[in-house]
Amino acid sequence: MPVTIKDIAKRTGKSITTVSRALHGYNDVSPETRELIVRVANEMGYTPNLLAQRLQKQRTDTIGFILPTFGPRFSDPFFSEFLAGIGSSATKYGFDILVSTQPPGEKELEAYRKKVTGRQVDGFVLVRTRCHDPRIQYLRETRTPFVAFGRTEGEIDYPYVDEDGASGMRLVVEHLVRLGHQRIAYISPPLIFTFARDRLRGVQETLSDAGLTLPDMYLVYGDLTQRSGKVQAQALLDLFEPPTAIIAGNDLMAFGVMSAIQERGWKVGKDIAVAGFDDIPMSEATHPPLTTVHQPIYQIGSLVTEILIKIILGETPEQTQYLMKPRLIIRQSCGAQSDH
Amino acid sequence: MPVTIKDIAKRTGKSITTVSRALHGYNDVSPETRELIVRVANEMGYTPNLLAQRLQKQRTDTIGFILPTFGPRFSDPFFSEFLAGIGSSATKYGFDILVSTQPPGEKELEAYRKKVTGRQVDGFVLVRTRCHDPRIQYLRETRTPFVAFGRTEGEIDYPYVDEDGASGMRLVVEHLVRLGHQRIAYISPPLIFTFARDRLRGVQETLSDAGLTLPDMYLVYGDLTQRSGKVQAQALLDLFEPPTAIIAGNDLMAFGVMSAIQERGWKVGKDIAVAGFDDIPMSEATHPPLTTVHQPIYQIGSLVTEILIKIILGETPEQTQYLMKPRLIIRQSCGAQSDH
DNA sequence: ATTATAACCCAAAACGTTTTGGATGTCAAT
DNA sequence: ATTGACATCCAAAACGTTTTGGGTTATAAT
Repeated sequence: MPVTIKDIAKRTGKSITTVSRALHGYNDVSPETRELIVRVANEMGYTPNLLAQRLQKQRTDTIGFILPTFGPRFSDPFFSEFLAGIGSSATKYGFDILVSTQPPGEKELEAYRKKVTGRQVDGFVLVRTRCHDPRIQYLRETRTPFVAFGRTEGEIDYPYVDEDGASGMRLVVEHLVRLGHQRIAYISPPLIFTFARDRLRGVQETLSDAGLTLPDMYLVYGDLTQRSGKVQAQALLDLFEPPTAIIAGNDLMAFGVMSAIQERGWKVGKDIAVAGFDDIPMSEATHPPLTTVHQPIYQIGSLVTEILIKIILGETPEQTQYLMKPRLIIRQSCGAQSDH
Repeated sequence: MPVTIKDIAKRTGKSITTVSRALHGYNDVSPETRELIVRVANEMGYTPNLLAQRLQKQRTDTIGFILPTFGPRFSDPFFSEFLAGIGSSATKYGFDILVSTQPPGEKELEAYRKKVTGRQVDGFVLVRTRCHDPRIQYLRETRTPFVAFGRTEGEIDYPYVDEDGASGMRLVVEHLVRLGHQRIAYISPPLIFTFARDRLRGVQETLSDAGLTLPDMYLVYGDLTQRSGKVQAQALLDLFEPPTAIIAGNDLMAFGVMSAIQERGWKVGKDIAVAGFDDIPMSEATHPPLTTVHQPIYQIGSLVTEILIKIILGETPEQTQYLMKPRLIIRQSCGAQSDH
């Protein structure tokens, strides 16, 4: 039912070749013919069938993004913002985004493989990289273009954008130490994620530079959700000698920490300092506002996508590995400023 | 470079017709031939070229979802969860999701149009419906399958899933009235959204049933973000006669309300009651936990998608309009239970 | 010995594009 | 009158599938 190039050819009395060439601005079409064809195409409301176009061109102008969902109640503000960033670059270059959801595990690679060999996408944006990431290995082997948000361990060379989590944590810890804290606890995200190792390393190194340590009982693990931050914080507060400051590996868990503290009737920032990591928009509107490390997720999403598209288009981006320098955002949750 | 059906034909000495039919389980292929073809296909790592398949079948097995992004710092936990819901149904039926981002406005319809006439998607999932929604009008006119999360005003008949926001607010207001509140304020989302009108209506009607009113000074407007909830709450608290309870049109704004209250050193739930709407996962881990109306976003995303796919496949779903009955989740923010 | 039936196979068309490799006609220069 | 250059056009192949409408062979029934 929709109008094809063939319909235009019939209507104008020209060949389909000429129609195609006229519409694409080739110069072997006379001005009058071109004018006629363009007019008729508009009249008939022609839009090219992208499937056919892509089959012929052997390019899809689509980038893939597979959401690593963990369970049904999946709601990380991170992804909304990241996706918006991907979208902005994609739209700019006329690319589409093919999204699917897939929990890590057995079938994960299969999902990538199907999109690659089914020629549904020209490349992938990867997120939440893991220390030994099978996806990266697979995509490298098959020479599928991809750019990752995050690094892996080892010497593999591939395009990525990452924030320097170790330096970020250094800023946080130094700030807390400066405020006089000696007993600092850390709630780490699962160590399969590279960013979790970086951040943990940052915490440990900075503490030891300051002549302090991170004893085992002050190192606990959460799963990035607010709820797990709350649970872990409760355990920390139950200790015989509870910490005076708690750092969470991400903002969401930091929120949980704050509510655990408040439930006991203590004051965040005064009785116990709290800090997070990510600076999601919500962090400035909590009570008290959260001290955290800023991570420009939207910009990173946008940058990652831009690099990917350049690689797909065969341009060589001037730089393919970015390590962002983090910025500490001091708010009231660590007690540096007067708390209300 | 990737292996096609033609390669398999050459290798097995069969025709491409036979290869295709063997792989699709037609019964005019001998068992031995089929076994041979399947084996060779596996050996060579064949996966069909979906572009070609779709061009031929005139179906894309893809549903479209256009994120209505407002500005760069876009981070609504709603969408992560909704997208996960879409994903679960899509995967179940072997459908893909084509996502793009587009702020409402001039070019919005164009984005939909391009995907429809470019035959990139078989249908759309719509979200954040507005009272007079040009998207719905367009999709109806072009007979493009779609299912919406949310209703519009007027008598237009189309498939949707929605939660009964008016009843939801009735539950909230009744609960607050029962607790003795007389001065109740409401922070409404922008009234271009149908759900905002429903919720406002629910608040007003229930108040008037209880012999109360919602005076103009107690009705303010926010843009769904936590920050705007905070700003609006501050204004309400500055009133000569501030409300004793504040209802926010969504949870995110309710969080902002709570931190505005806490910044003044008041106690949420004791000095002022707060309630939200949505029951996003974070709501149970705030301090105090938020009283709110549950909205099963993941399930709604999944249901909407399932209906859409059935329509696309030509099956007639037994029901195409769902109005969910809301459920009130009572937590400490409204003071019903003892606050810590 | 013919015919009918069943089992198995395949050539060719189709989906809607783009690109290749000419074909045709005109005009100017020789 | 021939040649060359240029402008304008188009048929056919190609991208990788599925489907249509047969064809061939072997076996069973007459």
